[in-house]
Amino acid sequence: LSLLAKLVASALVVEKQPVTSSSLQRPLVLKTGVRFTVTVRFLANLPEFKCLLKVQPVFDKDVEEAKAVKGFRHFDFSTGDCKVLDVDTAGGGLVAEFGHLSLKEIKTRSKGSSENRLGVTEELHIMKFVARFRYAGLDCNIEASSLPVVVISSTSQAASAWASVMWFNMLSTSEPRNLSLFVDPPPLTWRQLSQVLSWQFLSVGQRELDENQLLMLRDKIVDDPDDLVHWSKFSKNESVWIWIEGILDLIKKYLVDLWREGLIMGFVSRTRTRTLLQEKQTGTFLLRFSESNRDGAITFSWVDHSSGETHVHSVEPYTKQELSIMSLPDIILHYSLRAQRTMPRNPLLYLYPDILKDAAFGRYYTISAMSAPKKVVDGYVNRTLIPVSVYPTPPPSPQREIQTMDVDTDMDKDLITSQMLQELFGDIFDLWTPTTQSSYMDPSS
Amino acid sequence: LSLLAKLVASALVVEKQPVTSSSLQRPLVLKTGVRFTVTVRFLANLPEFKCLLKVQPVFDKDVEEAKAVKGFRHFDFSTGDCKVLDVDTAGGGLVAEFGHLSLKEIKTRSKGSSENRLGVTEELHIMKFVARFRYAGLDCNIEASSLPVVVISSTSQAASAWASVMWFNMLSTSEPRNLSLFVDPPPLTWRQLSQVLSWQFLSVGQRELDENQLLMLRDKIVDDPDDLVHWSKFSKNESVWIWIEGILDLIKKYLVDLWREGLIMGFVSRTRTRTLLQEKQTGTFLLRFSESNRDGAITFSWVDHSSGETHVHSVEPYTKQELSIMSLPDIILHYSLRAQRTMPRNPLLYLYPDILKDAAFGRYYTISAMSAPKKVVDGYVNRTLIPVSVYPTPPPSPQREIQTMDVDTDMDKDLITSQMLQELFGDIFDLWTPTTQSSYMDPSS
DNA sequence: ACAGTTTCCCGTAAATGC
DNA sequence: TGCATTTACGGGAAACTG
Repeated sequence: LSLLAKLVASALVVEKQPVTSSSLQRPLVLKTGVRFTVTVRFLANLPEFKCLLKVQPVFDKDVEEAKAVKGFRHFDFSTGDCKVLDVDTAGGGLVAEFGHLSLKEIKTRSKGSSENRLGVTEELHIMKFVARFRYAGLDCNIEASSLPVVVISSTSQAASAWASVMWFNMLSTSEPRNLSLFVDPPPLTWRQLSQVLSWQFLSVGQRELDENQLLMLRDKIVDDPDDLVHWSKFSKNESVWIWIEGILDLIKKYLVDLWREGLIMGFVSRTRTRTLLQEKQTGTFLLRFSESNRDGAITFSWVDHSSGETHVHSVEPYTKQELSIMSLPDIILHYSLRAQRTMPRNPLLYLYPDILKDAAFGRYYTISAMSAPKKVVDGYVNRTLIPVSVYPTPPPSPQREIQTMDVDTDMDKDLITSQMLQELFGDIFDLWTPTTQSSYMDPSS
Repeated sequence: LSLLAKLVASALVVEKQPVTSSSLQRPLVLKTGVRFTVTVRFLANLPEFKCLLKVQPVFDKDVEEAKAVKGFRHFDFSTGDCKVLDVDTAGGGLVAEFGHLSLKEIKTRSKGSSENRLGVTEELHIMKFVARFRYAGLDCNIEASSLPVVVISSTSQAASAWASVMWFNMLSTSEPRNLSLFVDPPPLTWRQLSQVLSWQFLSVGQRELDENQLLMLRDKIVDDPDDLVHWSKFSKNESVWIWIEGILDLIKKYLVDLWREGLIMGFVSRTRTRTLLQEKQTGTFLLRFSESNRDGAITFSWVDHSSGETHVHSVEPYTKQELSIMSLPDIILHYSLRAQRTMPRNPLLYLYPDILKDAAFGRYYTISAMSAPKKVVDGYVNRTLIPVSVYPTPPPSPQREIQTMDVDTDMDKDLITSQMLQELFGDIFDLWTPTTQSSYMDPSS
């Protein structure tokens, strides 16, 4: 009897889908107060059982970790323990869809001493779905459990939570289920971790990490001769994962196309960038993710041999906020560098190793006022933004008298003025203001 | 007895404060599910009454409109009818602070036929605070009412709701309280309305509207010989108020300083702009709010006599999104116009009537890479954005062969390329790419 | 004081109702 | 079907709480 019960129990399968899907998909990460859907499927496809099974969701049923681990939080389904009968569907199987589940914390006093407590994103919980099974005189309880989930209360915790889910799943192939895993988290081999990381990029950007990108990440993450990665290195504050997560989000929001096509080398160290570029022709550039910006940012580096010496420069990384105004291809198209005493020019000509810029990015250029002005709407003069750099940085100007025109103004001397700009930058500024002021003065003067 | 009761009743005063205060302050606009605080003050400052009065909040008490007006919604305080005793405070008076009030709708079937129903932002509700008063053998109920409030369920309704509050308050000085006011809303005189409008700008931007600004608004709003403004004109869809609200928000978020100092003329018609500018010297400009953008946008118009003819141009209005990347003073400082066959120049020299640009905006310029590059951080080349216009719009180029270099690319012919840009714009493009391509080719070629 | 965690709530998008 | 209104919830920031 008990044997049969166990058999039937394993026949229940749990699938969790988020209800909405705006930002990064993070199945098995549940936010309190946010709805999600779980579908329970009865694998033994016996139509006779229809309406015989009443399934009830129970959160953290029989989880002894709940008591053993200090400060372990307690939750319950806030949409009541609404039982749902099994139903037959299109697929032909027996399923129950719990479409309005959501979690709320059950506050308990005495969270335990805060020392040695797991972070909330390291707590693993499970959802069980139990049913009473009666058939041919048999009466037993069967149940199915979800994979471990992480419960968060704020979106800002999703990245760390997802790290836990990944870590657990990498280990669970070899270990029995252990919800206290992060009390003493085992390390992962680089081989295991690199694969999960690559999958993240596949799922977000439709392209995996290539060998070189993985090598760069390996250098950043693995400092162990045995090729092991430790949980704290990966996921604790200022960790690699948070940095990678920012990049995934950056790709998802602004760079999917470029990433999918492999136009973004992305994970290249500064040193390697130099090595790669310096033997290429002037104007060769590549795209790299910022290694310091925690929120995801991207820069381009280019090589310049024109002065006789070889220089490799990188522009200050572009952030999500800036990319929301202007796409990276447009930035690349219009980027303009003002080097000392030469005309402004775009230093970006060939995407590494030698692809003509337009061949790589041409299809993503926007029709802008700069390129092909759209109709002037309502009589307005069209406009656009041009990304420029002044480089090398001019030396700080000596203290000078500011030669403001003799007009009554109450300006402070140390305020910036167009006048100052002109004096500071000389000919570059001529590009942006009338060559001679006088041509713009009141004709009557 | 009853007389005394009424007397005491009028001694209760209600004050409502929002709990948080991020976006525009809209007292008397309540969003369901959002906390707010009401302070009830007992004007008769008799310490002997301390702890004698138990005040209870009741929503829409004795409001007959609730039944009379079709589809009138019902609400209740969701934080229970938690009674709070009166307490003595620093001010010395008797007050009760209800700090955790919030509203939730009580759904009723039969909303009434949707025809002739008020919009939700036109429903006026009140909160009453009632207390049982017992003293010296006297036993009576006293109550105090709030001003009418508007209950919304989404922030997007706040602007319309605030319009109702303003309209009611302008009328209530002359009329008895009428919660069904918007069933047949009386018009307002322009004199009344203009004053409220001006106050909005005072409260958001620390400066009222001046006479000319009001005149422009009057032309836009008043089409009645009697100087009356009708509610529908003011507040219905595509209304003036929504447009003004967008501008208030624009000021609050990005233009407070400029508005406070009166540097933004803002409300000027296109015609008047032309009239004002055409008799000023070339380079004179003024700032105007977009009349078409519903979300608040600002443009500058300038005059140019340099060709012999007088031209007044306006740039495509800048939106909040763009101002979040670059401040208006910086845009004004760096704005660059590429007119036909002349060097790029900044056409903005004097703020109307004749204030040197830097005198007006100098103190708000940002130290940017363009003006005074900050230190190169982490070896990155600094960068900034320059707002440019190409004007007049060049005629559409005739169909031409695109002379791409003989490199293997799989570009479509109708994609934009740097090459095309160069052909289209000739010399302007020289400013942004190497003057001769060859100087940038691989030295070995 | 502080850091980890939760709550608050705007603003947008989607869902719902009529 | 379209419009008016509500609900959902990400994201940033404040509030909480040991």
